[in-house]
Order: sequence, then C-alpha cells, then structure tokens
Amino acid sequence: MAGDETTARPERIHPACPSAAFPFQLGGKWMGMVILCLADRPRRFTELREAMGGVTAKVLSQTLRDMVRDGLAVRLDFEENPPRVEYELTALGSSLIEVIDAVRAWSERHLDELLRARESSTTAV
Amino acid sequence: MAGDETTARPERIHPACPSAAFPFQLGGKWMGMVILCLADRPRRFTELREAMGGVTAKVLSQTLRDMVRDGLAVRLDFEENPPRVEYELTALGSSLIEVIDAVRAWSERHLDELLRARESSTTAV
DNA sequence: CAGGATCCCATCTGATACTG
DNA sequence: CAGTATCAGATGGGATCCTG
Repeated sequence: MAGDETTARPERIHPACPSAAFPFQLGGKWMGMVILCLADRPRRFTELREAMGGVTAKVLSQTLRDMVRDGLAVRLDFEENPPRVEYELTALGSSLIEVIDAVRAWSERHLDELLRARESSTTAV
Repeated sequence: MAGDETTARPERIHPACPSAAFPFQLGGKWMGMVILCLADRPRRFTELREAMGGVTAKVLSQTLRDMVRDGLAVRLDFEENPPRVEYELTALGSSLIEVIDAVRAWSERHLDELLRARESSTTAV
C-alpha cells in the first residue's frame, strides 16, 4: 500500500508490503485489502484470493459475508455451473476508500519513522 | 468519537460511543483512544484510565509501552514519591490524529448507514 | 468454482492479586 | 500512584478436509 501510487492494483498487494506492519485495521485483517481489490471493478471469489496472497477460503468468505452484512459489498450470484459469483462494492463500501487512502498517505510519510523507532527500541533492550 | 465536534475531549469518550461499532482499529483496541486522550496535553496514567472507562491497568500499560516503543509517545517519569508519570504524544504520534479524524469524519457521515444495514441483515436472517 | 465444517493455535483482553 | 505477575476466557486466523 505505502509506496503505491495507484488506488486499486491488487496485483501489487502482497505480504512484503511495508504497511503490513502498520498498526491499523479495518474489520479484521483482510477487509481493507478486499476493499482496495474491489475498488476498480467487481471481482470473483478466486480472483480475490489470488490477488491477496495468503488468505484462506474460509477467512475470505467470512470477510466477504461480514461486508455484505454491513452493506459494504453485494454478492452477485450468476447461478451458473460451474459456480460464478462476483463481489462488488456498494457506495457505502466505496466511501471507505478515502479512509484507507488517509492511512496510506500517513504510511508514506511516517511509517518508516515508526519502524525505525521500533527497531532502535528493540535493539536497545 | 462520531458526533464529537472537538478533537480531544476524553471526558466524552465512553463505551456507549457509536464508533465503538466501527470496524476500525489502530494498534490494538485502545491505542486510538489513547492518542485522542493525549491530543491536547500530557496526562497521567490514572488520568488516562479514568478517562477511558473500562480499561485495566495491565492493558493500558501494555498499550502505552507499545506506543513508546513505536515512537508515538514519551514516558515522563518525575521520580517522585508517590510516583508521578506522564505520557505525552511525540510529533509522530500527533500525526496520527489526522488519520483518526478521517475515520471520525467517515463515521459521522456513514456509520449509521452501516449499522442500519447490519441490523436489517440480522433481523432478516 | 465457491464455499462450508471442523479443529487447532496464537493472540488479545480482562479479572484478580500483588508491589515499589 | 503506577505499575507487574499470573491466570482464564474469548476471539480470530489458519490448516485441512469435504461438498453442491
């Protein structure tokens, strides 16, 4: 996230991202990332899984159900076989992007300072 | 938080605050609230405890140690007897206030919509 | 493909008791 | 006053296996 100049390029979201260290969370470990992945267009379940790296099906499914319950996303079941389901942000869900961007802006400016402080603190002790 | 017009009035932060339902977290359950409590001036340990309602000494102490470790706050020990310790935000810690404000702004505009969606979803099921 | 069911583990939080 | 130590409970994330 920090260091990304685009708003929603899930291909660029991975565990090595420094903002993984940022003490910030929105509705569980993955919801923020899901919102960014869905920012530009609807995506399928497996598409989300692959874009987000390590998340298991169970956890992603739980995250998505929470988002649907809270009106942040809608679940589009095309009722095909094999199954085809897409998730899409609602207006409410999209409104969270600006909050996430505020965090990303903070990270770009200050996260390395936090990490340096943490490092010098642990080495000192 | 949501509904407060001031930035840092810890007296007005309590568990009944609707943003307690907001799926947003910064460094554990209490760190965001601590930052708001320290926004206007340094405060003593017990002063923080009382302003924040239910937090236990252990958890607040852990939160404050994390914040000091990450360079978000400094611990001022006056080495008196009885003990007197104050905590104060660093510039880095203060820089998080704008992030928190972004969340508060979101909450003021959208949180009730999320809560309504959640309610109608749980009653529907 | 899109999950659900189950189990396990780590972490977090709080309650309680104690201390310099 | 400002914590620490210890323990118990809840929660969350992940691994694995299974299914319509």
